[in-house]
Amino acid sequence: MKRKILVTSALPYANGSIHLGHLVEYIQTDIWVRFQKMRGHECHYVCADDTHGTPIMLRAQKENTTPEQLIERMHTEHLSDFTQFNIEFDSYYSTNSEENRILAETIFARLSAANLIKIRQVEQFYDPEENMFLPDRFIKGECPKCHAKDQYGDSCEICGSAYDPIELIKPRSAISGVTPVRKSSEHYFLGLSECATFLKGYATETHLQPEAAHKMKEWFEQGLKDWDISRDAPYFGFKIPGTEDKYFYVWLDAPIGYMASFMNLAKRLSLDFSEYWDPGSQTELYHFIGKDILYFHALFWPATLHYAGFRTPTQIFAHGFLTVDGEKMSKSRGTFITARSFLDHFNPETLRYYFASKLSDHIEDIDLNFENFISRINSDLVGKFVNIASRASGLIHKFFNGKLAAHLKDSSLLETLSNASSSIIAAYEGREYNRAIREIMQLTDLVNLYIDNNKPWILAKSKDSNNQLHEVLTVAINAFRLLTLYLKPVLPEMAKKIEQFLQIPPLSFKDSHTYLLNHSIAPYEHLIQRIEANKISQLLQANKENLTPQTQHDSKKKAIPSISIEDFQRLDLKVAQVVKAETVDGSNRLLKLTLDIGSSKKTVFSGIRSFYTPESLVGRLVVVVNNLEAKKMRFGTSEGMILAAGDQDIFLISPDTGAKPGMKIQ
RNA sequence: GGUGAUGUAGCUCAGACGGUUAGAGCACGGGAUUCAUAACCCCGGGGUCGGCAGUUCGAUUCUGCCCAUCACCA
Repeated sequence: MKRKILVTSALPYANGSIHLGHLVEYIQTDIWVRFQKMRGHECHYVCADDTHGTPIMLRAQKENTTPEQLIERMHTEHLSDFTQFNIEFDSYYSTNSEENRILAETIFARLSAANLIKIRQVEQFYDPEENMFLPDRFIKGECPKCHAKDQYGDSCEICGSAYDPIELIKPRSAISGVTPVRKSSEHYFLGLSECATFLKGYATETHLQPEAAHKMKEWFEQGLKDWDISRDAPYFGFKIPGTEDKYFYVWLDAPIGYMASFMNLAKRLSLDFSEYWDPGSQTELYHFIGKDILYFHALFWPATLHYAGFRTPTQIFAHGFLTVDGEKMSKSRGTFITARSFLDHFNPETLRYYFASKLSDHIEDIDLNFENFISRINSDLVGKFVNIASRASGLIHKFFNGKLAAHLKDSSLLETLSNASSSIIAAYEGREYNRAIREIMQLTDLVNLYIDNNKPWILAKSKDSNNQLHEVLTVAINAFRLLTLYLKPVLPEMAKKIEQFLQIPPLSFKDSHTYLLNHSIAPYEHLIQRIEANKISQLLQANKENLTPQTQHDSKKKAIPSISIEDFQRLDLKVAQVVKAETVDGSNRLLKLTLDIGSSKKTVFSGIRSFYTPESLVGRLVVVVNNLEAKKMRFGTSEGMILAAGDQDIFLISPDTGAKPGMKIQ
């Protein structure tokens, strides 16, 4: 039966460039969509830029442009990045569109009619100079718990605690710098608490992964709070009908953007919008999202749809985050890799293949490990897969003019490959791409073994074995064709080149039980280059360089006056050895270090926990500011400070080999 | 602090409804081969399956606690 499927990826925010973390999701979705299309289903993949909200408005102001111009520029940039990664949307639209406005207004009106919109006074910080309410991230101040300075309004980066911006000590506006005042205004809320029965029925394993369904239970137990869906002017977004200065919160109209994008597509292709969005729809609707936005997609969004009289999603597929070499992506380490810079250094299909080899149906983080990345591409794709065509095609042209045999006596290898299709199809359908890739590579090993066992280079030496040689080469080429078919959702571009090499029409899954016989193929040309290790460091370097000018700029801002040698001598710098390093309960940032400074020991708290493990520090020599005033902290008293370079990332300063604890530094 | 997920060879990961010597690919060592982008094939070394305790005839697999990493919540 031909299924009708609508698939979405989360909408990237129009405030930044696409990076590898984004691409996990778009590649995961694109593979699934291509797979469905290759199965012969009617599948539409829609997405859009998420364009509204305060950050966009402020950035446009800063760049002396309009939000509309800014989001148009980002739209072009995003779409170009996606296209180059072979991510093939059927519609890549914008939330700042007429369709989206109409849908948002319709949904709001229907929710109002259902008595689910509540009006309530909310007191928030207000910037009296800019005349605007401040979102949490635009308020800075001292953390109420650990008293770290310069923290955001929602949580402290030093001690990790979360709080309300009202609790901040000495708050100031991150925009104008003035002290914000508290001001109240009317806000519109979606009465989520009244949707609890519906949501408990919806948010189960029928629609969610088991981990996500668990998470939902947790949220239900805590009780559902009403959701604030309005923001005050000035705001870049859609004005709420019937108000003068209220706008829809960006998170209300963002998922509606899925519908808007599809509505635009439906117009172009003459599809029936209602068939896909009315309650009881027989079509399927899937959202691919990151685990961080599960709350919005599994609670707010189904409630919004249901009570506004639309169908709810068939399933929501959440994935984990991307780490690079085991750590969070970091701008200063160069691992915050943009899509653009990856394209400058590598074939985009290498990333598609690598991600596919790691992605499963679970909400697990995946790691981009460069050593592993290189070996996966060089061993799997070059050494094993492409190698098959490379091994067979020379002989087939030399001895048979590029023409495959007309009959096969023994096609058992090909039967094995064909029979694997059902398992591979199930793996793709269930988003277990890692299993699909594992199985395909096992088959690839079988094919190389087959060639080895049948030794075509020996058969080629005698005319008597001509038929046998022809058969072996034909089997090899047919095996390559089947493997290409299986890899095609992941490697569409390479598959296209291979289809040209084999001189065949585009492969789809219905071809998995047919063979290519009595057929001419083109001469073989290399399909992919090996990756050299130095390319990796070039990539990291390129992403570091992006940032350097800004850091320099920052340091220039605070001109540092010169000092005399006497000033310097007031510092008592000493070599110290870490004898003990332990984590501090209640802080994500701090490590408690016990230092040997020769004559005595002292305790120092240092905010380096994210960069160094306690074990790696013990025994290490560091530089300590010995005469720094002791500072009382929540966790104890810090009697000094150890020196390190960097601001975002931290690099400890070490004395050269031979230095002893207690030595004076001058 | 609470909740959840994860922790298996140097790296990336399979696996086990609890049961004989725990698997694969890559990396490494040896051999073979030349059709192939030093690819492919064969053989081998390498793991106290995060730690501790419990249940059991028997646990890496179940339970509890602890540790580490990540996320969410307050």
